[in-house]
Amino acid sequence: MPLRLYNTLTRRLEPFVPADPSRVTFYTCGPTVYDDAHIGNFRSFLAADVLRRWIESPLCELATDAADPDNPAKVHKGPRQVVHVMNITDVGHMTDDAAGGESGEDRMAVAGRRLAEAKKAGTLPPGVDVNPSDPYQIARFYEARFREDAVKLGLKVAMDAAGDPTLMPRATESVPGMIAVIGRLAERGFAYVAGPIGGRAVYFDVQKFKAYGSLSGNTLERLRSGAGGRVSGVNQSQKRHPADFLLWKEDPRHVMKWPSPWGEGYPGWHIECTAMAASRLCRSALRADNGQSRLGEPTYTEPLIDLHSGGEDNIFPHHECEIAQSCCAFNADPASVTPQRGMYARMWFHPRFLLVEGDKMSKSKGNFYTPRDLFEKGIEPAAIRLELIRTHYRSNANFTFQGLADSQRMVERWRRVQAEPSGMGDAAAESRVLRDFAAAMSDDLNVSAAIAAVNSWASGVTTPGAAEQRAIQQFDAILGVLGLERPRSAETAIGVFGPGVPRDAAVETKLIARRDARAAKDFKKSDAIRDELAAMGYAIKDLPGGKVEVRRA
RNA sequence: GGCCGCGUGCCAGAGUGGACUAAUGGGGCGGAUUGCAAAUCCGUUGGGUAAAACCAUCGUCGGUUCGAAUCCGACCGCGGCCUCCA
Repeated sequence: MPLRLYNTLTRRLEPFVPADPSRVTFYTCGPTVYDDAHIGNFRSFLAADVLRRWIESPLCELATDAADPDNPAKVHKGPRQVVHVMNITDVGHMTDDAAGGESGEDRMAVAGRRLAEAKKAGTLPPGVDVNPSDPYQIARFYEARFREDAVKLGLKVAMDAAGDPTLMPRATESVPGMIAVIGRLAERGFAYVAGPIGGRAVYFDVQKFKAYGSLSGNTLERLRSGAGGRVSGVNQSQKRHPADFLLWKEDPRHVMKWPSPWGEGYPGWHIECTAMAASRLCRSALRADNGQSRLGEPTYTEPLIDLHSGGEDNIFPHHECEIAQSCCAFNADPASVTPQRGMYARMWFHPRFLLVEGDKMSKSKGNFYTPRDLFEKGIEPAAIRLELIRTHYRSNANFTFQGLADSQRMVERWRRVQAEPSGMGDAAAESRVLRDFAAAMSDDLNVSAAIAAVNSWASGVTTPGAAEQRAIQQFDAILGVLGLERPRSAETAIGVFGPGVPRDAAVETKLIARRDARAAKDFKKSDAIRDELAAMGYAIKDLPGGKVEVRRA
C-alpha cells in the first residue's frame, strides 16, 4: 500500500507522489535560536524526522501516479533518498507582532539581556563564554545547544548536517538569496516599496496573488475584517491591504543588518524559508552561495519541492506567505496556481501542538520543559523520543511523566528482543509484523498503530532469533530509539547509581549495612534499611552478583 | 467576535457505519519467581452469571439507519489560527 498523507493544502488524505520518487525533497521550518528549543518544538521536528525515515525505509512504497495510486505497476519501492533540509532562524525577528514585524524589540537583543543577567548571576553553564551584546554569538550559542539536543534525540537531519552543513542553513548566511527573490517579486509587480528613504519597507502585495489564503482557509475579505482594530498605526496605513506582509525593512540602526537595494536593514519573517528551500532543494530556481546569488527564469509550472513541514502555528501566516512569495517569484504564471496542482510544495505536513499534563504548555504554569531539563532528571533520550512520537501527529499529544515511564518500559522491552541471544526465529511472524507495521505507517503515519503491531509481536517472541533481530532493526530505523545514547550509571563497590542519581556516601553506608544484615539473615533489619532509603527517595533493586541498583523512586 | 480541529475505559492512546465482546502500552488484581521486594514471565481487568443469557459503555442531548464510538444537528468542554510561537 503506497503512503498516504493528510495534505493541509487540500484538507484531504492523498497519496504522496513526489516528482522523483528516488530522490524526495523535504523542507522543515527549523528552530529560532534565541532560546533553547522545548519538547513542543521537538515534537514537531521529530514528527518530520519519523516521516523522513519512513519515506527512506525499504518498507515504504510510494505511488507514482496520483490518479491511479493503488496500481501495483505504478508503485515505487526504492531505493530512495530523502534530501531533508531544516533551517536555523538566527535573524532576530521583532517582539511587537501587532505592527507587522517593523517595531518592538529585536528578539536577539532580548535574548542578550537574558544572557547578560544569567552571566551576572553566575547561572550560565560552566565553560560558556558568550558576549551578550553580540547577536551572532548569542545565535551560535543557542544553535550549538539545539544541534546537541537534536542529535541526542536522533534527529537525522542534524546528524547529517554534521557532515553537510548546507542541510541546516542559517538565515543570516542566506540574505543574498532573499534579496534576489525580493528583487524578482518587485520586478514582476508582486511587491511594492513604501515609506520614506531611511525607513523604507518592501511589502508583498497579497491582492496580486489569487490563491492567497488557500492553505489556511482564509479569504482576503475575512483577513481584512479579522484584522479589526489590532492593525493600526503608520505601518498599516502605508500598506495596500492589511494582510500585505513585510519582505524587507530599511533600518540602519538595527542590531543585525545587511545592505540591499532598499537600503541597509533586515529581511521580513517569511522570505528566508523561500530562499533557503529553493537554494538547497531546487538549484535551478535559485543558486545562492557565499554572497553570490543567481535566479533561474520564472518558468516553473510544477511545485519546487515535494514536502514541507512545520508546526501547526506556521500554517498562517508563515506558510501562507511562503507559498505566495515563492509562487510569484518562480512560477511561470502565478495566477494559474491552484491547491490541486500543488503550490510551491506538493505536500504540506503540519503536526499539532503538544500539551503537558493536559494543559497548554507555558512558562508561568511551570510545565515548560526542554530536553535538557529532562536529561538532567536522568530521563534517557530514547524515552523522550518515543513519548514525543507515539501519538498521531495530527492530534494534540499529551506529554505526561506517566507516559514517559510507559515509553521507557517499552524501549527496555524492545531492547530485550534485540539483545537476547538466539533461538530459532519465526520468519512467518516476522513477515506478518512487517506488513502490519508498513500498513499502519502508510496510513497517514499512524505511529501508534505501528507500535501496537510491534508490541503484540514482541510479546509473542520468547526466543529471539535472526528474524526477530532483523525485524526490530527495520522498525527502529524509523522509530529511532534503540541506537540513541544512554546515560551511564555510576558504579561503586556495592552500588550502581542510575542516571540522574548522584553517588552518595550515606546511601553507600546503608547499602553495606543492608548487605551485612542479609548475609546474617537479619531480614527485619535489611527491610528497615530499604524503607529508610525509600524515605530518602530512592528505590533499590538487587542485581545478580550482589550489587544494588539505586534509582529515584 | 470570525475560521478550523478535537473530546474513547483508572491513565496514555488506536479505531471514522456491521467481525467493538473497543487494538496496544501502563496502572490495578491474581499467580510463578524472590527470605521479602524490584525486575521479568503467565493470567485477568464495565456490571451480572457456575457458565451463559442479559444490561451498560466511546463529552451531553436529540436525529439518520435494519445497525452508530464512527454519519447529521444542538449544547458543553479543550486546543489552534485570525501578523510572537513548533
